[in-house]
Amino acid sequence: MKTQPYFVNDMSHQLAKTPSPVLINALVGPSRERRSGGLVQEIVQLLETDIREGRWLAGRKLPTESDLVSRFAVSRTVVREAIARLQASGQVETRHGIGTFVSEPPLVEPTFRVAPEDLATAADVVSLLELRMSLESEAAALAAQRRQPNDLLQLEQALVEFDAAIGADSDAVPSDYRFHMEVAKATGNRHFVELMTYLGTMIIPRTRLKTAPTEPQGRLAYLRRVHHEHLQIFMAIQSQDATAARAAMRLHLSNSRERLQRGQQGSS
Amino acid sequence: MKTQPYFVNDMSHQLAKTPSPVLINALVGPSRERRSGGLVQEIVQLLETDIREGRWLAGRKLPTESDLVSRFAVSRTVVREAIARLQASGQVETRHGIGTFVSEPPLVEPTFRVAPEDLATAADVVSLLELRMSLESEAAALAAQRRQPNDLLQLEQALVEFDAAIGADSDAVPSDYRFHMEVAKATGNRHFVELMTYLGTMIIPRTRLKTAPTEPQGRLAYLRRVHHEHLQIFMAIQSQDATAARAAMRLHLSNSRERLQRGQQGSS
DNA sequence: CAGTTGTATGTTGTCTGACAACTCAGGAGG
DNA sequence: CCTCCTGAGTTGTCAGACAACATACAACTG
Repeated sequence: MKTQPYFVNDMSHQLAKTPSPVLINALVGPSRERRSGGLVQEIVQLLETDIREGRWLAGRKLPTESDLVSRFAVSRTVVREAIARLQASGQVETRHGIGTFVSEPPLVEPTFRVAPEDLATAADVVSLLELRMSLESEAAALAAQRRQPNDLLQLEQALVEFDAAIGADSDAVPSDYRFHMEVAKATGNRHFVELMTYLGTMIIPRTRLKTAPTEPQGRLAYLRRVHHEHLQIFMAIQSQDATAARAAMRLHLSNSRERLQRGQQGSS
Repeated sequence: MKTQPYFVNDMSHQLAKTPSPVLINALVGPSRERRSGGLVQEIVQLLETDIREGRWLAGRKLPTESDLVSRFAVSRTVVREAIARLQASGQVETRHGIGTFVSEPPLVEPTFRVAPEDLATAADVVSLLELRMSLESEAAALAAQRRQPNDLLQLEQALVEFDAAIGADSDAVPSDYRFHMEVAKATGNRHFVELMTYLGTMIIPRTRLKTAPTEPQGRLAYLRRVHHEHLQIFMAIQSQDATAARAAMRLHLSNSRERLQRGQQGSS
C-alpha cells in the first residue's frame, strides 16, 4: 500500500457523481443492483421499453438530450451513445438541430424459416424431404405443361453436367441441385424457384456430410440411378406429360427418402 | 453589425482542428467533399467496409480507440459513437478493459419470403395459389395416411365452424383458413404447418378484399360449394384414402383458381 | 403593409481533457 | 512454486465548451 494507484486521491468529484447510477437503479427497481454491462445498456433498455410501449409514438417525440441527462442523471455522453444504438437499430432517427424522432416500427415481415436445429436428426431431414416432394412433384407437372425451349436446353445441360460429374468422380451435388432448380424454373412460377432455392441452401450442407463416406462403386451405382431418374423426369417434361412428370419426380424423391431412411445416403 | 453573433471571435482552436475532416476526405477520396450526414456516419462506413472485406477477421482485431482517433483524425467521441453503432448492428463486440472485437458475421439466415408487391395482380395471386396446390394436395395425402383421432376431431370442428359461419352470414374466411390449417397439422409434419401459416398471413388480406363485393345469394352458393369440397377432403382423409384426398384437395384449389381467374372471388 | 434580414434561443454534432473501471502480464514476496 | 501487488493498456463515464443547424420573432427596408 505504498503508493496509491495513479490518480485516486482527489475524490471530490466522485462524491458528487456516484449517486447517479444508484438513483437510476432506485427508479428502475431493485433488479439490477450493481451495474451489469454498462450504463449505456441500461439507458438503451429504458428508452426501448418506453418506445415499445408507445409512450412516445412516431413523430416528434424524444425529449432533448439534456432532458434525458437530467432525467436519468447520467452524462450526455451516455445519453448520446444510447441514442446512437437506437439509431443503429433503426428505432429512432435524429435530425441535426431539431431533435430525435421515433421512427415507424420496422413492421417485422413474417417469413418462412427452418431452424438449423430442426435438421439435426435423419427424421428431420425426411420431413423436409416430404415438403420437397410436394413442391417438386407439382413443379415437374407444371414444368411439363409450360416448359419453353430454353428450359429444355437448360435441363439438358444440367443432365450433361451431372453425367460428367459422375465420370470425373467429382462432386455431383451441385449438378444434381442444378437439375432440380431448372425444373423449378421451367414452371415459370417464381415462387417455386425461390422456395426451392431456400430449401436447397438449407439442405445441401447436410447431404454432403452423408454422401461422403461411401465406397466408390456403391457411389457410382447410386449416381447412375439418380441420373436415370433425372432422365425419366426430363423426358416426361419434354413430352409435356404432366402426370408422368409428377410421378417420375415423386418416385425420384421417394427413392431418396428411402435411401436416407436406411441411413445410407442423402442426396436428392 | 453591432454585436458579433454569440461566440465567433475566438477562432484559435478552430484553426487548430478544422484540418481534420478535410484530411479524412482527402484520404477517402474526392467523393464526399463536404460533410454529408455527419462525421460518425463516415467513420462507421469506413469501419464497416474494413470489416466486410475481412481486413480484420473475427477475433481480437479492432485497433484501440486512440489508434482510430489518430488514424481518422477525429475525436474519441466520434470514434466511440461509431463503434456504438457497430455494436448495435451486431458487427462488433467490445469488452471493457480489453478491446473491441469483430463478431462472427451474423450469417444472414436465408428465408423464404413473398414481397407484398408481388401480390398486386390477380396473376400473382394465382401463382401463389399454385404453390399452395402443390403443398396442400400433398398435405392432404399425408394427412390421410397419418391422421390421428384428434386430427379428425379438429377437422370436424372446423367444418362445423365453417357451416355455422355460412348460416350466420358472418365472415367465413377464418374457418376456411382453419380447415386448411388442420389438414396441414394432420400431416404430423411441422414444416407444412409453418409454410401454410406463412402463406396464410400473406394471402388472407388479399382474399378478403375480393370476396367482399359479392351479391348475397351468389355468396351463399359459393360458400356451400366450398363447404362441400371441404367435406370431400375430410371424408377422404377419414377413410385414409391418400389418393382421393390429394385429388379432392387439388380439385378444391383449382376451383378456387378458376373463380379467381374469372375475377370473381378469391377465397380458398 | 409586406417581405427580407438579423437576432436569440434551442437543438444536435464534435472536440478536449480528465478520471474510473476493468484486464492482463510480469515481478516482488511468501 | 505460488500468490499478490503493481503497472500499463484499454474501454467506460463525466464535464464543459464550441460548432452547425433549425426555428421563431423582432427589426429593418421598400
